[in-house]
Amino acid sequence: MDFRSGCPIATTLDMIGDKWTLVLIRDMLVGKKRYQEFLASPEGITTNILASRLKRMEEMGLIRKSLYQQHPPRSDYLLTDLGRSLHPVLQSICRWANGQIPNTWTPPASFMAAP
Amino acid sequence: MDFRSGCPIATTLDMIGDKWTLVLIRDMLVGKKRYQEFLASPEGITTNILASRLKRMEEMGLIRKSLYQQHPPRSDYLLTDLGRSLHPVLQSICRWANGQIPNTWTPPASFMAAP
DNA sequence: GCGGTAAGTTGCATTATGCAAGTAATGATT
DNA sequence: AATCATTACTTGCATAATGCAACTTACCGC
Repeated sequence: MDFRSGCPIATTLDMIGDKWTLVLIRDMLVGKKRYQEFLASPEGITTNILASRLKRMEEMGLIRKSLYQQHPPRSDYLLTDLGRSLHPVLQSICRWANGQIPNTWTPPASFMAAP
Repeated sequence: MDFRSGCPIATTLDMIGDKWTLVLIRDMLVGKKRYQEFLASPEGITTNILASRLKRMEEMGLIRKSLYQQHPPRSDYLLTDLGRSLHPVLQSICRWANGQIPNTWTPPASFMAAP
C-alpha cells in the first residue's frame, strides 16, 4: 500500500477512509461476527462491497477470518488488536456527531465508555 | 444531504468520509487559509477537487469563505466553529496512526495538545 | 430431488477521483 | 500599451470506487 504522504491523517484516510470500513469495525466492536450480520446492518452494504472490504481489512491486518466449522466452511470475522485499536477513533467520531449533528443515535454506554 | 442511517459513525462518513476533507481541515487547523497553500500541501490535491471540496465544505458549514480584498477578489477559507469542532477527531486519528503505523509524522505538539 | 441458507462472484451503471489543459481577472514589467 | 505572471478557478476526458441486481457454489434438512 502506498500513502500520499507521511501525515498520520492522510495515511489513515488512505487505509480506512472509505465509506464502509469503519462501519464494519463498528459492527465488530459491538459483537457482530458473520457475513449475514454485516449485511443486516441498517446502512445496507451490498454483497460485493462487503466481500471486497472484508478481504482488504484482512490484508491490512484489521480483522482475522476464523473458520468456525468445516462443512460447509463457515467463518467468523474477528477484530485483531490493530482493528480494536480504532475504538477510540470511533468513540471520538461518535462524540462529534452526537454533539454536532442532530438526530444521530446515541451509542450504547458500553461502547462509549470502553477504554 | 441524506444519510445512510442515524448511526453517528455512518453519518460522519457520509459528511466527511472522503479522501480530502479531513486533510483540508488539518491544513486549516494549522493556519493555512489560501487556495495556493492547500495546493502546496504534500498530498498534492488537484485544482478541480480542491474547488469542489471547498464548495461542499462551505455548504456543510465547516468553513466560511471570506474576502480579504476586493480587487482582484481574493478569499481566505476559515474554519467555522463546526469545522474546528473536528479537532479532537483529528487528534484521535493522529494518535492512532502514530501508535500503529510506522513512519507517520508526529504532528506539532500544539496540534496534539490543543483542547 | 427440492427448497432453503450462507457466502460469495459477475456484469453493468453511476459516481468519485485524477490528470492535464484552458480561462478570466488582475497586477507587475518593459 | 503590450506582454508576462499569478490566482482561482473550470472543462474534458480517463480511471477507480461504489451501487444494483442477478447468478453461483456448497451445503443442510426434508
